[in-house]
Amino acid sequence: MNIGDVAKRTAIPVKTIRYYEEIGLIRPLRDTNGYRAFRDKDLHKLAFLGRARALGFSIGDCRALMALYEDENRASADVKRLAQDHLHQIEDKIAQLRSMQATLNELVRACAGDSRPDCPILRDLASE
Amino acid sequence: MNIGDVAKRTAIPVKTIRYYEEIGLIRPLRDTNGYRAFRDKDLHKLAFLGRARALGFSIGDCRALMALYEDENRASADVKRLAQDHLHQIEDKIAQLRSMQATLNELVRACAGDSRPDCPILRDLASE
DNA sequence: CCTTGACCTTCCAGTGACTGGAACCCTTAT
DNA sequence: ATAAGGGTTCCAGTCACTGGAAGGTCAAGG
Repeated sequence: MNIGDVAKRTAIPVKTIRYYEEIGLIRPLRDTNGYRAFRDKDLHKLAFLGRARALGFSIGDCRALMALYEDENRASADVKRLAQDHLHQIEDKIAQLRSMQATLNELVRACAGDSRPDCPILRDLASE
Repeated sequence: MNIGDVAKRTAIPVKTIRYYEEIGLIRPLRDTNGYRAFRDKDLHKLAFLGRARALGFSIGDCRALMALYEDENRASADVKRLAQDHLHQIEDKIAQLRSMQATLNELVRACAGDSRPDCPILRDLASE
């Protein structure tokens, strides 16, 4: 299968697929014309990558997850630890965003939003 | 004031301050020896930037916010719109992260996390 | 047979917001 | 005189793509 069809099937952009090959996440064969020739295995890997990325795993994590997936002797504890670490990072990020959200909500609420220059948002940002 | 002291007072790294000058957010004077000479105005601007960045505003937004701050004839509506747009982006991001969090939580919960290879996390990522 | 259009290829550069490091200059104290 | 601890510039790297240019390949239609 050619890259365009793979992109459609996996919903991963062509550019991204080429990038994943460049960094060694996949290793599609080549046709005699130089086109990448994707096998089921490659499609499967890309789908795996797509789902892992959708869960916010970094490329490094994806690499580790794929290695674990392909290792028959893996311990699920290793996978779980990876996922838990990532989960904690997500939780931290959410907490951070919620703090920003709370402050911004308050500032937006307090701002008249009219044609006058007086603005609590700018006052807050400029506060000593 | 020299850059090191400014960094301490504003809690913005030296490298970042130099970067902010490079992209034109601040314009400190120079001493005869070539050192940057920060005035109160620069400190004030950096503090403003620090707070805006802490609320998650992009550098572009910060530029716009500083311009509005310095514009006596601004309309608070412009500031409010900027803040509201940003707030929406934050809300979107939170929603996205919470969705990841929910899925990951479920997967982590389902994973034994022992020495056996069987793993619901990998099963999910590999699912057709 | 030729052209057209839709594919495919590689390579280079840019994104955002820094961050690290090398190589070098200035100042102050010993 | 020298050493420590500032400061300076410039270049490269981060992360995960994304855009664009220049060019090769293929199938269909005239």
